[in-house]
Amino acid sequence: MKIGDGVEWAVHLCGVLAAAPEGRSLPRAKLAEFHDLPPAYLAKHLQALSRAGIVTADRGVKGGYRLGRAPAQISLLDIVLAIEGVEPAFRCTEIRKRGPCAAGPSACRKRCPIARAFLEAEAAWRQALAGVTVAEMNAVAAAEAFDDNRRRAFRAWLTAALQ
Amino acid sequence: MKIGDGVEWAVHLCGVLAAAPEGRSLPRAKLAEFHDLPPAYLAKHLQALSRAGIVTADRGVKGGYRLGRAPAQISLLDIVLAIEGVEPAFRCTEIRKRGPCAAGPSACRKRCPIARAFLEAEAAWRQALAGVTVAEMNAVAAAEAFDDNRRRAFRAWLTAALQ
DNA sequence: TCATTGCGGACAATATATATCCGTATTAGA
DNA sequence: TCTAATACGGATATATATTGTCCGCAATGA
Repeated sequence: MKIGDGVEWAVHLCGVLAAAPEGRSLPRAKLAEFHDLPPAYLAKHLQALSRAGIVTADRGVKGGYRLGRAPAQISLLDIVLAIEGVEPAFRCTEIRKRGPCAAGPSACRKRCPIARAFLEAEAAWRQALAGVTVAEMNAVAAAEAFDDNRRRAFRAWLTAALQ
Repeated sequence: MKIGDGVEWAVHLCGVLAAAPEGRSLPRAKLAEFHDLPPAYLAKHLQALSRAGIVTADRGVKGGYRLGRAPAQISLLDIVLAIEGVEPAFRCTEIRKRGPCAAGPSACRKRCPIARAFLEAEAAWRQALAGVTVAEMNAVAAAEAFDDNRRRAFRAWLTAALQ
């Protein structure tokens, strides 16, 4: 059971976009540069975020990406669902309906309890991710990982990237 | 993000093994037959359960698989970890350390907050799965999905499979 | 001794994830 | 109007993971 790299990329980059001035957008190439990511592939994930409304894409000269809503309104769950899709990780293939002791319609009135248990566990996972926002991630990172030097370096890069 | 079919198979079949008399084992072929699963591939998952101690394998004539401990002591988490491995689904690739504003050693004193959030969410998922046992699954299934007819059919199959 | 069974390695087939490229549409500015 | 920059989506290629089979070996009960 694995989560693709795109989720990590997207969360980090939403944090970067949250630092840009309201209404200003950063192009794909700059976002890729910031974490040394493959630009062409990153584009696919950015497009997924765009389709989900998490970011807004502006085409044409001076185009790029900006957050679709306030960073406090974007949860890690929103990003995961946009990138990985909304399907649960556990997929019940109804094997109870197969074989010499197959469950008939009457035995299947209720959903398979095993699937129920796994979906409930996933609900707990989703709830935890829904409770964390891009804004909070940025606040924690600012406190833990940005001294004055790095903050200056970031501001300088951002200014140049917005050009 | 997907969970492999092996997990579903393993949970269902642990339920079957839990119904066998203490100390009696069921061979791979019978377990595969019960849910119409590919025997050769199922063998791989059963071996993983065996390595994890969830089931005990008996080799030779009249061999097969039986539970390694009481069904009330086997959680869905135990089975997931045995089949899917213990690695978290979220894999932090430390992209914060790359690019023009890379986080240096001082900025990395604490683990990346994004990774922390994802690992905490997975902890909630694991906790939910750890709270559900094979014994409970069987009790729910017995109440919801087994009328007298199906119970008889299952007993008959089990008797023949144990032979 | 033999038939049955699990174990693990090698291998093959298929699916998914990762990654690139290109033609098209859009847009700001010259 | 023209041009350069940009995102979009489809097609395609490659790498990795999953799914699945097969075989030789070891163990075991009859």
